[in-house]
Amino acid sequence: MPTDTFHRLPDARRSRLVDEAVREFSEHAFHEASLSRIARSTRIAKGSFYQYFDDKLDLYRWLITEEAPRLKRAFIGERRASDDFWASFERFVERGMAFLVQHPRFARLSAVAADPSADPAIRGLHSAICDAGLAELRSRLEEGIAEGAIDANVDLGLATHFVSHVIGPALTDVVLNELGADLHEVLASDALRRRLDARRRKRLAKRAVAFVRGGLNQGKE
Amino acid sequence: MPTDTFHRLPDARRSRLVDEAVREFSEHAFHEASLSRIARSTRIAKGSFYQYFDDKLDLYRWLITEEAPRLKRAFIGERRASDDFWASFERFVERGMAFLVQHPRFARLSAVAADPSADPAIRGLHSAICDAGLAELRSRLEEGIAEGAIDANVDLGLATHFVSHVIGPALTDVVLNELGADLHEVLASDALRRRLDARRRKRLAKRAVAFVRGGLNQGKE
DNA sequence: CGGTCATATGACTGGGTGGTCACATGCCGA
DNA sequence: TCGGCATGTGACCACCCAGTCATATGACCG
Repeated sequence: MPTDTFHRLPDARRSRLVDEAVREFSEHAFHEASLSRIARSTRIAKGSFYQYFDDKLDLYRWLITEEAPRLKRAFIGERRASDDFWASFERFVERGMAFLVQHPRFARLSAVAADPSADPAIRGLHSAICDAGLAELRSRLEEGIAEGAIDANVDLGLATHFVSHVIGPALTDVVLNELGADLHEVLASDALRRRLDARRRKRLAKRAVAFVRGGLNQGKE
Repeated sequence: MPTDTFHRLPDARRSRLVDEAVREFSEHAFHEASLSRIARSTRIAKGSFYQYFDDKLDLYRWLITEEAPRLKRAFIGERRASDDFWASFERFVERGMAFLVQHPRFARLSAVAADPSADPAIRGLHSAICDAGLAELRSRLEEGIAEGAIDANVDLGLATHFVSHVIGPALTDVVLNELGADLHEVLASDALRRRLDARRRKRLAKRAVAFVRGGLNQGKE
């Protein structure tokens, strides 16, 4: 985790560092990513990084367990109670897509936990993040069951995995496909991203949610 | 692609090379994987690799575009015509899980195309493989529509992505979860994998297919 | 002014890599 | 037996990296 020195940094310097670190880790997997490159692009001496973080892993961990989730939570917002479950779920999914489009690098950071790694330290970190995400989704689905929106007989473990992949990576692929670009083009181009406006996002969210709703209730509604 | 020299190699030597290359590339992403390590573990001089392949990428390309698909196709088998669409799809999914359990390293190689990469050469390679896989699944779903098993009004583009993720990565996660292990433990342990017998695979395949069936037909059956 | 402390710096170390190449080995045909 | 050809080999090169550390800078305080 960052040192006090890091927190005391002038805003300009700190955010330059964060921006470039996010760029690096959103484009490269942990072991491919390079501190030297971040140092070059920020024009901050490599030695300085070790005044702010223990090592490369420490910086990475901070970004994907603290910084990215913080930004994402702030962006997505809370579920409003007293709301139809499926309508609210649809909004949730649409917000996720909006985050992907407006903060693609952070969205990518929120998603890297999905790919496995041979390094035990990285693996542990990633799987903890995945588990947390699954647990959150699971409790949301449990609410759906409690509200009668989801068939009470579903196998919740299976369901959570399926739903998570559909509204996560699958929908991301769909968005990229819709934009006619691959991930790195989207990371690089603002104009490209703006082409997925709220209307199109809502349409896609509606269909994705209809898919998982059909899958969960399998014609029993 | 491999040279003639490679094809002329004594079987023992060639398969030693293939085995260790598969191990390396199933455990590490392309840039993390190391020819030097493969050379050490096979006790084949590094120079020899360059008699068989142009470079590291050439070996990687051959493995994921030729060798892994060949093995997978042979393992999965063809769809028998004159078969109920959903029953056949279920069998298809079950075979995929069997492949995952019995050849986890090759299964992993068949799946690596999903993760993005900053390197354009790798990216092109991976996205070509993904597209081919999606096209195959899409045409299968088209058969389903033609046979009346799938609602003719589905958005085939969306549907293909969703189904592909559910029966692919999502189901893989479920299997790992079921085995109580992560990917690398499964790669390493035969005993672990045998715990997912045909009966459990069939049960999981049935549920996954029920999920996508419900998602595709959304209560219209 | 002098001194102390927080911070910035980049040359350096040790290690790993992909790829090359001059040379060694050994088979096969004349 | 000899010569040529396919093949095997590992030391070597240029490169990049994570992480260290002696030194420099400069702010603040007595």
